[in-house]
Amino acid sequence: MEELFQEVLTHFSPILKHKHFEKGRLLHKANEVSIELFLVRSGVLRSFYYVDGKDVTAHFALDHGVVGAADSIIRRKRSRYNIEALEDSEVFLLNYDELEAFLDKKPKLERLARRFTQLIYIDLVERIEGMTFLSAKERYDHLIDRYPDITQRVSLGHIASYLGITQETLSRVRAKH
Amino acid sequence: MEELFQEVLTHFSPILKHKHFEKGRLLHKANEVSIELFLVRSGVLRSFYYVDGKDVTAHFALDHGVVGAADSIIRRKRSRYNIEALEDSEVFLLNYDELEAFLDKKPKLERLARRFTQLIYIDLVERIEGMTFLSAKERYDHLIDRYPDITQRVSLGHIASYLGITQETLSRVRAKH
DNA sequence: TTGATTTTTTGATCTATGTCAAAGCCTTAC
DNA sequence: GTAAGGCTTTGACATAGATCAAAAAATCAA
Repeated sequence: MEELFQEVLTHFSPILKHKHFEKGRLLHKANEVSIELFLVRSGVLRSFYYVDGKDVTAHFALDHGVVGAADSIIRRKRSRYNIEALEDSEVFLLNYDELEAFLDKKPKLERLARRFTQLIYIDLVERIEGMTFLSAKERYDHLIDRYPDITQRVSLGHIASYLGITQETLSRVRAKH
Repeated sequence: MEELFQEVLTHFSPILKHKHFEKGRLLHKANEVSIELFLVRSGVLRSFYYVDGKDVTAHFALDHGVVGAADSIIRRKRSRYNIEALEDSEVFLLNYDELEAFLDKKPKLERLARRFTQLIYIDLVERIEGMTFLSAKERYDHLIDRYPDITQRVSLGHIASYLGITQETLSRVRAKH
């Protein structure tokens, strides 16, 4: 992922906007349209939505991760997701329309864009496997395998909702190392 | 999805191989490399893998759906998935290497390929949401929303494993319509 | 047809995890 | 440095869904 991330930064630099967001800052509000992709150079972002009042994390983007309002980008509709910074974060913004225009001019970059998309996709595939038929402990272990340092950087509650379990359960899982 | 599917068939016809598979036929075996994408014109395919002996459905592709050994295609490694036909199916095969070569020659088609990928992606996103924090009944309802006729065409056991619940539970959920 | 598989349903437990509640801990701000 | 608020842990209890087992239905094959 990392090399590819760097490649993307290099080749798409003409259309990237570099920004800094403070911890706690909301980069995108639910119910609005946004076709920005957020490429995280450092820090942590997360997307989340509400299921009858409960805050559920949809996705984390740690350093070299990516997050965006996928539903909005693809369907061009108001998004159900919010996106917020969990740490002070350095982020590159990539507007999807600009991306397409840029790719039209530089078709050589299509291959790179495709590979990047594939990685984002396989990440989701793995995530689904990590949720199906696994116990709370197994889900947690699976997450740690994929993102070893996430526990130091993201609160237990956010991780729990990402895994589809309650914070109490996650706390108990953790208790038995 | 459907229009886009037709568009793909039309524009990529030079590299598509048309095949017919009988019900029960294994199109891809786990532990082998395959970079074929299976575009289902009619019939049903499913991919599945084993979690300590238990057969778990990873994905269904009904008419106008797509399935492939995603891990193998993206990582070029032996796949954990099997792919089988659940009905006699008419399928178009698309080899990923050929696709890339073809796209190099016809960069105009990149946009179409990208849109197609996006739809496949958003499908997965919705699926994850349909599994996180939902009860067995809610998961089932969510599936029926997305694939109304799946129950007539796929066995209860396959659907249950796809939803991450046991067949007994799914049977009981169904009992109370 | 008819027996043999396979799939689905039903029943009786058992258990992991949810829920509710309260207490401890750790930050952050003044 | 202390108060305030947010996180995390712990406990008691409730419950959805797993597991095990067996019967009933449906599908298939000869």
